[in-house]
Amino acid sequence: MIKNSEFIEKLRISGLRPTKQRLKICEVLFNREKTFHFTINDLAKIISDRLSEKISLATIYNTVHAFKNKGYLKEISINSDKSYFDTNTTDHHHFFDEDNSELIDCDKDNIDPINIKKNITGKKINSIEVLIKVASDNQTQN
Amino acid sequence: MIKNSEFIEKLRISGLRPTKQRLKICEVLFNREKTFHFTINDLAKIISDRLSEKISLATIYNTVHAFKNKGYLKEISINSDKSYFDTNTTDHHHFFDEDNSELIDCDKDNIDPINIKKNITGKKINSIEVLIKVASDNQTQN
DNA sequence: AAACTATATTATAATTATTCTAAACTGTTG
DNA sequence: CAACAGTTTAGAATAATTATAATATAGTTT
Repeated sequence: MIKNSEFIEKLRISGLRPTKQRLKICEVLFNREKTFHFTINDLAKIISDRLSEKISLATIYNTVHAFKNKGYLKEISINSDKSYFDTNTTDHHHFFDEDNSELIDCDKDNIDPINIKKNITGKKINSIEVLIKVASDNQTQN
Repeated sequence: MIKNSEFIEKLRISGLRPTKQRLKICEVLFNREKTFHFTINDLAKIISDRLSEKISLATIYNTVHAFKNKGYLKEISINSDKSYFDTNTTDHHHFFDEDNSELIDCDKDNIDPINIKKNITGKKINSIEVLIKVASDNQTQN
């Protein structure tokens, strides 16, 4: 259970003003045992369910992007119509369960280190992401 | 240089009626030396530049999805606001050049085979995709 | 090849995700 | 506690995609 004062401190350090909206969003995102995968829509729904006062959707977008830019959230590459974010910002990969569109962490040591033998000339590798798409074993194939 | 009659045959076999729109789209997509990465918008632009008659955007969407469902195109996972497709449907990976949002094939033998040690229970692995995000070496970091 | 039927195309409207805007508001600093 | 800069907000704007419903076309049957 993280205290509000800790969030305030974190935000200050990052140069983000600790507004009450940002603090509520911090509570929702970071007061958890496990890492949390979400879309903006998921987050907006949780907030509107849990809170008496509303937070505008634009603010949720702004805040999530601010947190991402400061490195507190990671954006995950899935081919989809929406963006997924992850509170686990360490270097790791993902399973994507196609049955319910759910993202699941894939421990780094579940996959041997990925070594790119030849990179594009003149470019620097910013990230290497592995996405393992899975679905029910008994599912009919299309 | 693939002949129209071959496209007609391919479409027939797949249970797709070889309409003139679909044949034009086949020409644009599959009469190429190298594999082709594109968004719907890219494709629509090429078609409207190259053709005298227009093909409706809805038809382009329908056709691309039909081709994808028949396995002639692959959809690629990039976190982005639009979908990318690939005429190379073999098992391979991608570089994504963040400088110009360009997708580049990554030869399969450029990365050692990826072995998932522990899979999610009760699920079957449908695909494993690696996305290597790169950018100019001299780029300022954000 | 005319008629028929199923499928495809089209323009347009609808939907969904996201960003922009401009006004009102609120933390922070002096 | 006043002033300023950074934030929030509702709503408009944009962009990608999907749905709709009328029209057109391909393949098949006569």
